[in-house]
Amino acid sequence: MAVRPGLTAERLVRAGAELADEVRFEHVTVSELARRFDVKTASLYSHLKNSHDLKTRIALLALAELADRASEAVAGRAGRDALTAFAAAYRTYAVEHPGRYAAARFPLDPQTAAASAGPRNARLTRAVLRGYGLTEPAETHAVRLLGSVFHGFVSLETAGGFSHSAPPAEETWDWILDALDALLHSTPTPAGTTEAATP
Amino acid sequence: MAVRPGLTAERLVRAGAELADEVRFEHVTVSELARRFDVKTASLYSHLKNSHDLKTRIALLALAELADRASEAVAGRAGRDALTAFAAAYRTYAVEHPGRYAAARFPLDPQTAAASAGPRNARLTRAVLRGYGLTEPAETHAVRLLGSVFHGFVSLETAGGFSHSAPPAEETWDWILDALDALLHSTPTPAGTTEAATP
DNA sequence: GCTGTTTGCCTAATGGTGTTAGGCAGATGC
DNA sequence: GCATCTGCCTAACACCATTAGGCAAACAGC
Repeated sequence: MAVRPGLTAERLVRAGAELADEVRFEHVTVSELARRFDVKTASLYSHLKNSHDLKTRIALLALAELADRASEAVAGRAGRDALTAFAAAYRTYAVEHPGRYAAARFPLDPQTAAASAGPRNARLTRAVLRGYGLTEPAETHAVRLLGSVFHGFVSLETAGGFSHSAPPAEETWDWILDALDALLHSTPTPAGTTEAATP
Repeated sequence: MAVRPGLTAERLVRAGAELADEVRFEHVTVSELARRFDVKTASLYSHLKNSHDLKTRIALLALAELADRASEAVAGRAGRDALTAFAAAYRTYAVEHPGRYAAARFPLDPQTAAASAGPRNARLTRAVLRGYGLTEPAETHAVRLLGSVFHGFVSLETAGGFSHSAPPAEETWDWILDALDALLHSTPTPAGTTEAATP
């Protein structure tokens, strides 16, 4: 009959990512994807192992895109500049691509996670912190703090958590970045550490 | 045949919450719930409007439980004590009841959200901050910061984000609380505000 | 350009979940 | 003891995920 649609795993994953941005990642479905390519659902199984495989690949795509943006943001910047740019890249991506952002949180099995752009994102966070001259246990704590704050904020924001109350989310975001910058400069002593703070 | 199981919406919701803690909130299903009560799936529809209704009610239960725990934690405490206890209540709940915690993040329509324990949680956060004497735009920013950090951290932790790297999550948690306490004491000036910091 | 092989999309079938409509029997009220 | 009501059941339909096997388009070699 008609010419073959020419499906490939890559095209499917890209379309799946767009679909996620439109209908939320959790509503991405093999059937809907097939519908978009005007193809029967079963046909996708030549290119994808199953639904979980599709979601995993969308997650990998999102993680890579996020790392690309973050990498571009921090290039040539340091200290507060780098922090702000990194944070903006992160938040902008989540706002522009909520479905992909949700995908980036899809739980990956350890092997897949290790091969993903996840570690690259972690290294970028460390690079941002380099300018603050933290010593080792503290730097890891700070990496986790930044991850928590950014993810938490963006997650609450996209869930509409701030949309119906007084100061716009934007202002809080700036305030938080100020606060984090100040915090990182003051290099707090870890709790539960035996070293005396004021000998 | 046998005696009637005596289903009620409340029993179903409680069982649904337990189910969520076992199999993850997103895998809570009307069918599985029916199976647990040894009852046909269709029978649940006398007590629940639909699957979304079930999830909403589990979310409301979780929000209420969370507020109860938080409320107990902050009672009779102030300042750093209150902050630590509040944070611990939050994190403990998420670790002990991951499914319920995920449920508490289920998107509610505005009316339901307004009638939920969500606002009560927000008020409790404000109560914790009372001890730090923040002025108004800052207090709201701080409420959002705490929400972001706690949610972000717990969310990353339960996703296994910290489980395979060096310092235990516990230590980072304590470090973060130290940092937040210090931060709140230093009361940073909001960014983009026209008032001069040093006149 | 014909032929044989590969491969991509199809049909068909199965099982799971969500949901509605209507029936029958156990619990309840008098 | 009877009428009613309510709760759980059967039946049925739609949608999604997945597998098995078929057929024809694309392609390789001559």
